[in-house]
Amino acid sequence: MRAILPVVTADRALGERCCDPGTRSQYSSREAVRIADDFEVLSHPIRLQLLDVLARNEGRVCVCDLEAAVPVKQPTVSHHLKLLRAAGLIEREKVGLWAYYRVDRTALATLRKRLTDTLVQFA
Amino acid sequence: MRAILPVVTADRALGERCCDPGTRSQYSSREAVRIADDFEVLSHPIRLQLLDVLARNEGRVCVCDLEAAVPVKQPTVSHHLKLLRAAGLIEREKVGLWAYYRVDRTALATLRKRLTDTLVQFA
DNA sequence: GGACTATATTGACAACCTTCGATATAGTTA
DNA sequence: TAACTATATCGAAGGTTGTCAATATAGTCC
Repeated sequence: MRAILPVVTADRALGERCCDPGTRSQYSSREAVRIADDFEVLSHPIRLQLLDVLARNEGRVCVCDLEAAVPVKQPTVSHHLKLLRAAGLIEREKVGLWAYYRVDRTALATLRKRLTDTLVQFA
Repeated sequence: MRAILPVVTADRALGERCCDPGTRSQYSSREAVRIADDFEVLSHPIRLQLLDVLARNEGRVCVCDLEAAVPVKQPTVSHHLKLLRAAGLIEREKVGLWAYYRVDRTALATLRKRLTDTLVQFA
């Protein structure tokens, strides 16, 4: 009972060029990088913990509070805060020697919408 | 007109320990890593483009199609497909010499819900 | 069988990211 | 003024990630 006839060879013969030109992404490389950056900033556990602490403490969270909340040293906390700030997700208010951070809830809502819209298209 | 009285020193004096123990993250390090991993897999432009192509071509997308859709070489395409598959976002069906990939829309919807829920808590 | 093809894996290299000690900056207190 | 404090920045070390040429694997065709 050996199969002599072509097995289920997927409607296409060997060597036959198979690539539809229609099979391109709707995203340009530039757009794809932009969306990837959105996800990137959220893809680190320390940054997620920092955002979480800021989100559940309206205003008034200083760096020493944040430092106590995550398992890395102060320069690393400052580094991640800088990235979050560069992404526009948090804001800083300096008072004397202290720096108080807060989430920008509007920016976060906008980001959430962008990411959700992206994922909706995939599923 | 020099200010002699304490400037707006933010209700706390220098050297006074400022960290509320109440200011902890609701996420354990382990949970934070898990959520970060969710974002991580989506944080690369090539992977986003691959997902996009797969999402708009129901089933039947072979690697050579995908290779034509993104600006990297075949081994790199295989590499990213492997990561997407490890994350459970896509599936592979092998037919003879070809490999056909498709998105797992259920998995993507689940991921979207997890990520959205996370972001809702922040904003 | 032998020549050929599609995809996966390996291994090397470069680029990037994370972390921290040390230091700089700038404000406070006395 | 000098001693002290909170945060930011610098620079180096180590780790991870992305990429590709080369090769391996496994299937097809004649």
